Formats: sequence, structure tokens, C-alpha cells
Amino acid sequence: MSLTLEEVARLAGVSRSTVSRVVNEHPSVSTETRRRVWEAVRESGYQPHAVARSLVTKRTQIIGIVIPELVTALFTDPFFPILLRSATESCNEHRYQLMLSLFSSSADRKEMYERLVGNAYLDGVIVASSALDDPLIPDLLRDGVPFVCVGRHPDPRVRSVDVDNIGGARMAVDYLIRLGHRRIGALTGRLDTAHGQDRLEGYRQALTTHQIPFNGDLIVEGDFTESSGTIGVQRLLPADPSAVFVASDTMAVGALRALRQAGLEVPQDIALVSFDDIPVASAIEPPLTTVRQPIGRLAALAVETLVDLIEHPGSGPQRIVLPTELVIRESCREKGVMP
Amino acid sequence: MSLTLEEVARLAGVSRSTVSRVVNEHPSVSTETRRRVWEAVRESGYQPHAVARSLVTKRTQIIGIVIPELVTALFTDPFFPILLRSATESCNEHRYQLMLSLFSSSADRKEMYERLVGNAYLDGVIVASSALDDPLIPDLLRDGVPFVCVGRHPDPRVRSVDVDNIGGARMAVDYLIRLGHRRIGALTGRLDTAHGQDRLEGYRQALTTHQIPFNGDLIVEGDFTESSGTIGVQRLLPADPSAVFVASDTMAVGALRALRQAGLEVPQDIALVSFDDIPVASAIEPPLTTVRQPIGRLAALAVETLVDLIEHPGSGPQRIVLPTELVIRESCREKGVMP
DNA sequence: TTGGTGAGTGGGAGCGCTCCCACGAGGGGC
DNA sequence: GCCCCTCGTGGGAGCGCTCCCACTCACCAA
Repeated sequence: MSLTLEEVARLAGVSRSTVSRVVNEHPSVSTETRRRVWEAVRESGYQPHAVARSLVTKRTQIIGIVIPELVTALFTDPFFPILLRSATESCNEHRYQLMLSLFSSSADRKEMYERLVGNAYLDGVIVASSALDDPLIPDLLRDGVPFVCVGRHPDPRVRSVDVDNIGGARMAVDYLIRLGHRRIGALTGRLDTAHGQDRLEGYRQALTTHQIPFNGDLIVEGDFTESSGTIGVQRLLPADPSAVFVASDTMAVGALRALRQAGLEVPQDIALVSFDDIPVASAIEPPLTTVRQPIGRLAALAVETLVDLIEHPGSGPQRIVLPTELVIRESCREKGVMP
Repeated sequence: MSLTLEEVARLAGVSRSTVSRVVNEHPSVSTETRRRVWEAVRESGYQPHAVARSLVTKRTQIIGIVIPELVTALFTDPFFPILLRSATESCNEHRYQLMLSLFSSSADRKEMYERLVGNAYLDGVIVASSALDDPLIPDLLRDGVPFVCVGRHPDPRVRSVDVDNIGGARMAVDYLIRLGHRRIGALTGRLDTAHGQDRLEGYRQALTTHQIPFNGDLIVEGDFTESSGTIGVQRLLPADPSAVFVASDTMAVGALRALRQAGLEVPQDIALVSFDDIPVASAIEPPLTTVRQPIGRLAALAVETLVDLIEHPGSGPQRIVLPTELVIRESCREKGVMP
């Protein structure tokens, strides 16, 4: 059933070129001819052959979304699913397609890089959740592939979209301080990621603002997983915090379990704030006070930025930071106040 | 940096054809020539242009994964993330790429269908979680597009991979019966999906085997979401079940909440079995006795089946059913036995 | 009348690849 | 010594499209 331009042209009694013009909405075709051609297209069910078109135009209308270091955690946490979903929607709107690239090992990475980027099958790439030192970024830069990072990247040439992790964390810790807490623990995410670092930085800034000295005993590094939340709290408890800032909701779930096992009630005995506001945050008991990040908008913006970069190359670097918001639920209470 | 075959050929002092043969591992090239060509390829960093190749071979090495009716639920439930992850891995192994197609409205569906399938940009399609009457299937069948369904489909021409939902549900309910339960409620999934129907059918079969009469009051239809679990249990409770079979872990989480609110302890006051064995099943309190389905293998098999179909067309329809397994944890207890 | 202009159209070239056919060289059978 | 066959190689054609250039045909100004 797959016709070519030439055949449609014969059907409409015009030339291949004219059909091409009509299909691509080129202006210089007479109204009458345009009508006839569209009719022939409709009747024959003609669909332009995308591959042939790509060979000439050097565009595939496909963008890749690359998620390096595929830890299973990434996919039990709903962050990526939501990101993927919104990115796809946004692609639909811009008439692009989304190609999924996940890889676990760096051998995979190399392999996929050559296969995709070298191949010229992608118009551009969205890099999600890379570690700060991910070798993918320099490679993309070197090869001049249009790409956008989700999450900030230190290299000034990199376009990125990010949420305000520092501000969000600062807001959360600030809130704890205003509730009277002074010994505030921090259960961080992986500190080789930008958002891991930034959330800790926000914590630090809030303390500084309120002239609370920074205490290393109150900091434990986790890795964003639930189990690291459990373990982290266990390591944190000897320092006797009255509140804990946890770098992700998923970790908070684990933290909550550890606190319960230690016989501590939240928020009566200890306050908890976390980060992300994924569905579990409001579903769990007690519902978590947490920093909401607009994952959907983040993804949409990443796609839009990339599409812009593909279609108008040469526009300079650009960093977009979306605001975060503190959602107050029931995991915090004023220090020392009984119910 | 992107060279063509012709240029590499000049570098190696052979013809375009010979380089093509070498790159595609065609046997009839002398060892010496082959060596020279590979060297030229390596030195020049040549990468075949995939689009040009596709134009000739009519293959893109891209398969689509289509998830219709994009309810948000699909993406808070980890089923799809896990499916996607395993499918991608399996694609990597087979040197295919995975293109993601999600759409919410049927207008989107039509649009995407034309864009992808008509376009000839996909070698084949994996259809995940379609409703039984999804119009996508007849379309694909009509157009002769190679495709595989995840989940059974009534049309005998459809290739599908599925898990044994009936057997799994039967096993779960059987277990409850052996624990002494007779009034067993069923909180079903959407009954316009194959797995929704099948899990109910398994429940039915278990009752029949043990000659327990089927009681409509003990059946409530849900839609696989957490909130439908909560609501469902509330509607079920008046019928006074001593155990409930819930069609998914996600629903069981909601059910658990409703039971707790009703003042019932699991498993002391009421037993619960569910289906899926997603991570939350073992994380929640109490850990759920549930039917494990091998999502990862399901995805891998879908990819393999599709690749086989693409590369060896004409091989007939085929239905693969993977076994399920009952994972016994702590949400069930013998009827009437006190701790 | 002539030349210029611009809108509308057609055809050739070429994107980078694969596939087929042709051709020469070398080897074995008679 | 001749024929045939095989092996290795080169070049042409063509995949379906876009883009450029050239051409025709009003139409209008000089």
C-alpha cells in the first residue's frame, strides 16, 4: 500500500515536485493544483516516506532521551516515569519522536553512543540524571550534537533545565528552624550528582542564615534509595537530631521505617521534611511535608529547549531553573510541643 | 566528521562496494583487503549512515512500544517503568532501538499511527496494556505491521506474550481456601482488560474447584488504582468477607488503608492476597502475600518475539504464557486462629 | 511590438547506501 | 591447451525524497 510521490503525481496529473511542494506546504502552488493534489493524496492514502525524506533533509524528527547509570532505583522511583511521560507528551506536540536509551555499563554507553549519535539517527539528545562527571557530556560537546541536560551541569557550554534544588532545600530547612529546631540532621543524596550537592547546599545556606553552626555529625550521605534512607537514619540517630531533612521522598519512606523501629514517632518525637513530592509523599502515614518539584514542566521544558536548539542552532547556552515549593503536611511539628 | 563509504573506499584503495561488504561482514572479501578496509574505517572513524542504509534495506532497527490510554496510574504503578527498562535492555542486546509512543486521546492515537507506522520508521511494534477492544490491533493487523501484544488478545492472528493470570489468581485464592476461608471477596481490576478478566476468572475457578458457590456480593470491580482499592474495600466490607483477593498490589495498598480505617487488622481480622509483587508489596506493613509475575522476562520475551517476527516474517501466530508464582508473606493467616 | 517580471510548474541531480551484474584472474578437469 | 567455474572486485542503478535550476506563460510597462 505504500505509494511514492511519483505515483501520487501521476494520479493528480502533476509532477513529483509539485506534490512535494503541496505536501510540505510550500506557498507557490496554485489553489486549484493544491486542491487536486490533496485529493489525490487523500484518495490514495499516501504517506511520505520519512526515511527517504530524512536522507535529504538530514533531520529525523527523533530525539533521544538518555538515562545513564541505570540503577534499578531510578525506575522504582517515579521520577523517571513521570519525566518520560511528560517528555513524550511534549514530543507529540512538537511532532518529534522520543527514542529511549538506557544503559548500565560504560561499555553499553560507548556502544549506544556510536550507534545513535554516529549513525545520524537522532536530531538531538536529552540527558537525564547524569553524574556530574559523566563522560557523555564532553563527547556530545565535542561532536556538536544538540543536547539539553536535565539538571545543571558545571560546563558553561551546556544547556540545561533544572529545578531550584538549593532554594527548595533552603526553604525546607528554614521551615524546620522556624519551628524551633536547631539540631537538624541531613540525609543527603548521592553527592556526585548536581541535585545531591545542591540540596545539601540549601541545607547549609539555611543554617548559615540563622547562624546555626554546621555540624558534620548531623550529615549522612545516602544514595536516593529507600534502603539508604533506613540506614542513614540509623547512623544519624546517635547525633540526636530533633528534625531531619531528607533529600528525597523515597529515602524518607525508608527513614520513616527506621524511626518507627527506633521507637520514635513522627512528628511527635522527630520532624521530617523531604524533597520531590512524588505520590507516596501524600499517601504515607504521616503525610510528608516535602518540597515539590515540577517534574512534568521540567520534562516539557527540556524538550522545548532541545527542539529550539535543533531548529535554531547556534543560539547560545542557556540555563533554566524552575521554582520549587514547600508543601506542608503532617511530618513536622514545633519543637518540644506536645500534641 | 561524517564520511561516506566512497571516501573510506578511496582511503583503503578499494571500491565503495568492497567497503560495504566488509562493513556488513559479507564473506567474499579477501583477508588482506578486509584488513586494509577495517584499518581505514578505524582511522577515519567512519560510521555508516543509518538513514541511507534504511532507505535501501527497508529496515530501521527501531521498534516502537505503544502504551495506549495513558492514565497517570500507569506511571505511578511501577509495572510500566519495569517493562520499559527490560524492553530497552533486550533491545540493546538485539541491536534494536526502542521508540516510545504514549498517547492519551484517540485523536493522538490516530495521529501517532499515521506518523509512525505509515511513515515506515518502525520495523515493528510492541503493544502494551491495551484494552481488549483497542482499535490499534485491527489497524496493525490490516496493515501487516509486525507486532506483539503484552497480554493476551482474543484475535487468533495476534502474537502475544502474557503471564498466567488465571493460574496465579487461582493459586492465590486456593491458598486462602486452604487457610480455611470461605467468604472470600474479590476486588477486581478493570474488566475491559484481559488481565482484569483473567484474574477474576482464576478466582472463580478456585471457588469452583472447592465447590464454594460464587457470590456476586463479594465481587467489586476496581480499576487497578490505589484509590479504587480503598473505595472497593469499603464497598466490599458489608458483605463480611474473611479474606480478600485484590487484583493488584497497588490496589492492595489502598485496600489496606481502608481496612485500617475500618478498624480491621491484617492479617488478624482479615486476610489479603494480591497480585504483581512490585516492590511496595514487600515494603509495606504487613508485607503482602502476592502473586509474582515476571515483568522483566515478559518484556524481554516480547522484544525477542517481535524481533523474530521482523527477521523471519510469516511464521505463524504464537502465544507465550509465563508462569506466575505465589509469594507468601504476612498478610494472610488461617481463619479464626488467634496469634 | 518587444522585453522584463514573477508566478507556477517540471525535471535532473544527488543524499549514502545496498544489491546486482559484469568482469578478470586463477585453478582444476578433461 | 582449452573450457568452465569460482572467487574477489568494481561500477551502475535505484531506494523516495528535496532542492535547485530552467522553462512556460500570462501580464504589464516601455
